[in-house]
Amino acid sequence: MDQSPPPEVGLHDPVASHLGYMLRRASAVVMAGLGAGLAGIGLRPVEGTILTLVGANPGCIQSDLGRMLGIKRANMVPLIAGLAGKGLLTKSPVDGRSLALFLTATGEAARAQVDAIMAAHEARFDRLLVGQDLTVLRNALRRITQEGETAPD
Amino acid sequence: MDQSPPPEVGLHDPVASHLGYMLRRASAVVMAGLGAGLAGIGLRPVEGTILTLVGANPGCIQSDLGRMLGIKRANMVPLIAGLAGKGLLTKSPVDGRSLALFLTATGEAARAQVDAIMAAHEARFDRLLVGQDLTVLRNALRRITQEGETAPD
DNA sequence: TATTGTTATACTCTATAACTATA
DNA sequence: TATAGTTATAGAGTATAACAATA
Repeated sequence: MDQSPPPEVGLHDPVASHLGYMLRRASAVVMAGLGAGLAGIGLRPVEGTILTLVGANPGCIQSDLGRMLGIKRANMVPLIAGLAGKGLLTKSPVDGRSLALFLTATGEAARAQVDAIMAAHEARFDRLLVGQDLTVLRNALRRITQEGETAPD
Repeated sequence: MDQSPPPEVGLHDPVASHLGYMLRRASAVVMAGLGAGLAGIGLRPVEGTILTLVGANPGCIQSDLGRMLGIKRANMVPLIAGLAGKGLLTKSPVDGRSLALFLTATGEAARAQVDAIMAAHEARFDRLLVGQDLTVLRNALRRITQEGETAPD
């Protein structure tokens, strides 16, 4: 990741302390870091997450994943098709309209790599934000998210 | 904003505690709330922010705004053109290649509304996250952002 | 009737490359 | 040579509408 210092413009920035923008930029930084890590195994963050979720919930269906991730049914289709096309997971019909998802052996190996990369990524923040701060941060984020959570579909 | 409870799927979610995803979802919630507030005056969050920044820095140029907001030069063009087209700001040449930005009277009125909406939005989080938590949250977000900040162009 | 998967489509955000004019 | 603004374009991400098959 680029470690260059932030550009200094010398202007007054009245929105720098706004929570919305602080969250948006921190989120972008963290997701960029995770994306850089996962790019090493040819996956995007959302794809790595799907592998992790299918690994933890073998036989789950597309719509359930979409609901968990806040991704709409229509947008799950190319994501799942892409992972299936790479041979990382398989779809097998369960009741005629739902498709159960399972990791292939290749997919399981990829999932293990994803977990290692994500764990290493989390460890960076364990070092950056000592104990109490990290707990307060997680609790605050949880409260914010729950305050406005919306059904994805 | 939709206040419906999060959908309950009953699956195991091993990424729910990952900082990256917590940040991404909290950010989406907050920005959606701000977007809903600003939609009442026909502006998106980024447009409201630009009005606020130009109001605080009369005569600033497009590139400076882009650097402050992490938006590339090329993507600033339609943003500024849109605000100018609405009669909210004007561009006036300063040295032949740079354009100084100023709010019009209409733009100043819009900026005042934006500030009120943003302040009300911030106040929601002051209530949700009492004193110490909010300070710790801001400091944590600042450290995360600074750790990975990148030049936008 | 509601749900699942799907297709098509569109809009926003972001990114790069290339060009002109200027400092 | 570096910077400011611009154009064109491409890739993500996300949104809705509509459809067929199934529960």
